[in-house]
Amino acid sequence: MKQPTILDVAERAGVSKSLVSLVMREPERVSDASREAVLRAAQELGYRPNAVARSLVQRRTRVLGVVLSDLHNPFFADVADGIEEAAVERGYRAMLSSGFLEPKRERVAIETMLELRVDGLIMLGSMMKVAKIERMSNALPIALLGRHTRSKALDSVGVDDSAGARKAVDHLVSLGHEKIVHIHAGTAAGAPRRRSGYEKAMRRHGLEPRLVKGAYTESGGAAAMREILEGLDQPTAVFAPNDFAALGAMETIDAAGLDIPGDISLVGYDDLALAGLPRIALTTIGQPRADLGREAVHLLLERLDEGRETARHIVIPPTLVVRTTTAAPRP
Amino acid sequence: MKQPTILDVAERAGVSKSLVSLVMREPERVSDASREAVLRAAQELGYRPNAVARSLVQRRTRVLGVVLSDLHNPFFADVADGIEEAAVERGYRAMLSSGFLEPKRERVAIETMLELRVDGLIMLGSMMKVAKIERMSNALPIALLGRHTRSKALDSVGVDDSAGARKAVDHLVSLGHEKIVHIHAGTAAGAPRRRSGYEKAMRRHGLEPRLVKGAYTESGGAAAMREILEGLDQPTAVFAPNDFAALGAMETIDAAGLDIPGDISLVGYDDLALAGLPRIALTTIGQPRADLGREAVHLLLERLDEGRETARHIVIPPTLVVRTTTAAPRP
DNA sequence: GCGGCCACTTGGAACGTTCCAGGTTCGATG
DNA sequence: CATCGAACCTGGAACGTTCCAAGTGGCCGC
Repeated sequence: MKQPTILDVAERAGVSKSLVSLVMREPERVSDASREAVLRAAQELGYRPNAVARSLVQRRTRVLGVVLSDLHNPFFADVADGIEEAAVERGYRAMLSSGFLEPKRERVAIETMLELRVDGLIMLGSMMKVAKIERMSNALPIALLGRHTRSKALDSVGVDDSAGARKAVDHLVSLGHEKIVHIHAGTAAGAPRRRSGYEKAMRRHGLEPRLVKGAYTESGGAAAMREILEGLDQPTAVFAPNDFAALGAMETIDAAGLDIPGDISLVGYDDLALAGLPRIALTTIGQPRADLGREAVHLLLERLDEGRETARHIVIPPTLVVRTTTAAPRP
Repeated sequence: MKQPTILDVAERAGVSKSLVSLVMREPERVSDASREAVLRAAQELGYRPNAVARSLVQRRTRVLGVVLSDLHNPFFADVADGIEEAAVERGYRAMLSSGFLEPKRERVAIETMLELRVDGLIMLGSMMKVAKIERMSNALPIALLGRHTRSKALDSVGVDDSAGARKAVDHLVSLGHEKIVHIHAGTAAGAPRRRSGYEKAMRRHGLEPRLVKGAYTESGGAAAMREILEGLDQPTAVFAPNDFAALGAMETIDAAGLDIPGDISLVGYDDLALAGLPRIALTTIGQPRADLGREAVHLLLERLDEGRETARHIVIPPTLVVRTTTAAPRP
């Protein structure tokens, strides 16, 4: 049951522990005979280096912590995938911690990561105040993902939500829409930029922005859509703050007996996998999700392995994905 | 930049390192005066216990490793959530590692977990041979999730796929269906049991099982459905091996201009979130996913904290979720 | 006023590595 | 044939904790 240590291997191979250590790390620097003896002994004993002890003396764990609010959100899952992939590629591991409805649980999760001495931290969809995060960043490098900041201490990688909203509006306008409502998600992550991008794009086209308050959820989108349908001046197109909200809106429109895109065109945001299902086929704004994760890892490693000291902020442009929920308005 | 250690705190508080350690672990055993002095010093220095050092001396990390094949699969995401929740509740942390298309990457991930000396391992959707897994289990307790085994060394928690299939068949038969085809997913995890459960249930109703080979994917379901529609004796109901396959079948049926459930009733398996979307509304077999995760954690902790030595295998019964893709067949 | 007990505190060993300064061996070199 | 350097190897210190045996006082009871 007890796992063999480097000393057991050294004894069996008839060499010093230091040599065993060297074989494990830089085998080419050891003579053939010793290397083979050590390797054989290790094999026979089932020796496995103890990363805990190694971390203690090296004072680095080669683990990157990732705290994210919700694994169910496929957006985060994709990003997490990119993170994991990039980390492994560079000789690091990713440790995920998820599921924060309340900020308190998030704080605990972060604290735990810090106690475990992860080498860097990626925060995904966090609502925590930037100042608070900055305070932690003297202990380790932190990258904010999917969130914008001008922080001098924190790195960030985000998508240009404003540009995404513009692409949605441009698409609808090019189809001939003029009455375009935006369901906005208040102050949720990214929502203000999507909203202001929408407003700016509308004005640029000489159109009047029309806003309805909703949320990033199916039910939030459904409720907002109900409000829109109860209004007087019916729009010909709706731009939802994300795909979930668009889905909710879609249900409400269906339930009202209206046709998409015949009566109302609908645009989402995020390009979740389900947006591509034939029965949904939602026109939406796509984001290179795995790339976001990879970029975040690279930002961290630039600090860790290359010694960068100043903050970097990366912005990735989103793309328009046209499916069948948008068409020219009825004449 | 350098983090303070227990010695820094001890010096500042004017006590020994042992006392600081004690305050961190069992504050009630220390005099009020000392406790406060230590706590204040720790606070002022921003001291945070080093879990790496602690793990080394205690020879346990209080980390549970979770290797899963795919985070995108919402099933795994739900299970992972249950795992994380149960772990935190019991003073452990979960470390996720995901994304294995190839067995090789899975092996590396597991090896990494072992080097990090996680206290227990949960394997989710792994295709690795049981004998191989058993060989690792003398190093640490392992729980297999979503997979059945009679192993004497490994714990497992799974759903009763056979019973799930039976519920699907019973439901369809009670609606009046007799020509019920099952798309089976070959030897993929759980698939053989779903298939044999289907076969047994059919025979019990005096009906002839009818099988078509498919897969656990959308495209696999779509292809199988095409094969079914090209056949001579059209069924009135189709039981897919999972929701993704059902979705694929649904697309094929839609494309053929047939109505669900008018022409064909359709039952999925898994009850993914998307099965509940109004536009999909798939009748399916639901599994208490988060519970699966929680159970796996409990199994591990029974060994870790309560000293259980013999294997336990838990089977959780699934439930039928009726939506709108099933109805009585046309007379 | 002394023994004993209790509450509290302490120093050193241990955990399993890596790192580093220095040691050994051996063949080549002048 | 002494010296040198290269190639290879070694022992001890360090990493930051926990654990444990043992120490220190103060107070109580007789």
